[in-house]
Amino acid sequence: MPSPTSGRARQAARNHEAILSAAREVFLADPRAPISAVADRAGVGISALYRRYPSKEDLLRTLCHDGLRTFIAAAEHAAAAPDGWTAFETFLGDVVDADVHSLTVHLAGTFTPTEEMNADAVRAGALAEALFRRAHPAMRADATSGDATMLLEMCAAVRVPDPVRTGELRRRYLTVLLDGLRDGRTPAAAAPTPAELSWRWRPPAG
Amino acid sequence: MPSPTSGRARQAARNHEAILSAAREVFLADPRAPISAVADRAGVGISALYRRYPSKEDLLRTLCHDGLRTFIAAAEHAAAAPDGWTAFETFLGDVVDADVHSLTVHLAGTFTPTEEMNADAVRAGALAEALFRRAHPAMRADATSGDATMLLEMCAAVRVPDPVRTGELRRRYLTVLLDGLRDGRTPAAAAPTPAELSWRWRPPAG
DNA sequence: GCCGAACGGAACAAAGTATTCCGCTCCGGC
DNA sequence: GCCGGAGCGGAATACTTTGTTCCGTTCGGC
Repeated sequence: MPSPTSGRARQAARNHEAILSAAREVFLADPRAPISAVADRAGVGISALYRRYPSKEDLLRTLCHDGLRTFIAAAEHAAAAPDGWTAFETFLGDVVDADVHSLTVHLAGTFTPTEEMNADAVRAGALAEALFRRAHPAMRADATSGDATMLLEMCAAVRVPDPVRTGELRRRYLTVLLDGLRDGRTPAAAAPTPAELSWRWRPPAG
Repeated sequence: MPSPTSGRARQAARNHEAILSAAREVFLADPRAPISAVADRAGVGISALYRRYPSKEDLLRTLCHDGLRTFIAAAEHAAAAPDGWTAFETFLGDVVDADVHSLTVHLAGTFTPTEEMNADAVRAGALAEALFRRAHPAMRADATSGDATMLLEMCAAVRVPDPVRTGELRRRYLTVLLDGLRDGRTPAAAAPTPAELSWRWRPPAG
C-alpha cells in the first residue's frame, strides 16, 4: 500500500486526520462535549469515530497523550537556546501557541492514564523543571516551577470567540505575566508547591 | 415579625442564608452543577430550594446579580482612594478576594438577564472603566480596560483544592500581573477591545 | 391539641449521550 | 463488468443525569 493518492484508503487516512483535528477543537472548547459534536465537526458519521477508537475514553486518552508529547517536544526544542531565560520564554510561548495546556490538564481526570502516559508526564515535569531552573536567576526570587504551570493555566483561560485573537491575546498576557515574573518586586503570597498542583492528574472517581 | 431569635421563621431565615451560600460555593466550583448538589451542600431538601426560587434559572440569576452588586460596591469603595493606581489595585484585589468574577461572567449566558441586571452591568462597566482611566498613566501605554477584565478572568482560573490557598495564589498572580502591567515594557499584541469581551453576556441560545 | 408553613426526599418526565447496529456505497482486484 | 468487503452514515437503543413536582411528615405558635 504505497501511499495512495486517492481512493478509499486515502479517504480513510484523511478522515483519521480530520477526526483528530476536530476532536482537538471540540474538546478544547468544551472538555465535556459529546462525541457526536466531534463527528459533526469532522464532517463524518459516528461510526467513523468508533471504527478508530473503542470508546470516548480512548479518544480522550489519545488526545491527551498527543498533547503531552507536544509539550515534551516544545521543552526539548526550547532547551537548545543558550540563554536560560530565553529558553524558558520560548518554551512557554510554544506551549501557549500549540494550545496544549487545555489538552493535557483539562482532559486529565476524565480517563485512566496508561503507564506510558504516566512516564511521559514525569518526563514532561522534569524537562519543565530544568528549564525553570535555568531561568530562575533572572526572575523574582520567590518563583517556583509551579508558577510556570499556573502561568500556562492562566493563559489557557484567555478565550474569545475568534481563535486567532485568542492566540494573540494569550501571547499578550504571557508577555505581561513574564514581565511581572521577571521584573516584579512587589511582595506576594507563596508560590504553589508541586503537591498543590498534582491533584489534577488523579484518575476518574470510583 | 421583629426578628425572632428562635422558631420556624428563624430556621427559615437560616436556611435562606445557607442555600445562598451553598449555591455560591457549588456553582463557583462548577457552573453546571445540578441543583441537588446545592441542596446537599446546604444540608436541606430540594423543596427548601424550590420554595424560594421558582426554578434553577432564578437561583442562578439571583446569584449572578448579587455578584454584580458586590462588584459595583467594590468599585465604588476603591474609587475613594486618592491615588489612581492604588484605587485600581484595591479594586481588583477586592474583586478577586470576593471571588465574584466567576459568579458573574461564568454564570452569565445560563439565564436571561433582567432589565435591572443589564442596567447594573452597564453601571459596573462604567465604574471599572473610570478606575482604569485613573490608573492608566501608571501602566504600559497599550493597556486598555479590557485588560482588567482579562486579569480577573485569569485570576479566576487559578484553582487548587484548598479554598484558602486558592485565594492566596490568586492574590499572588494578581500581583505578578499588575507588576507586569505596570512595569512591563516588552512589546505585546493588542489588548482586547470591549466588543471582544461582550460575547459572554449574550442570553442562552435559542 | 390543632393548623399550616416549611420541609425531606422519592417519583416523574424530559434531555442528553455513549454505544450498537444495519443497510448502503464504492474502491480494488479479478 | 462484477464481487467482496472495508468504510461509512446515522437511526435506534439503553442508560444516565437532572429539573421539577408531589405527598406525607414535622413542629412552632396559638
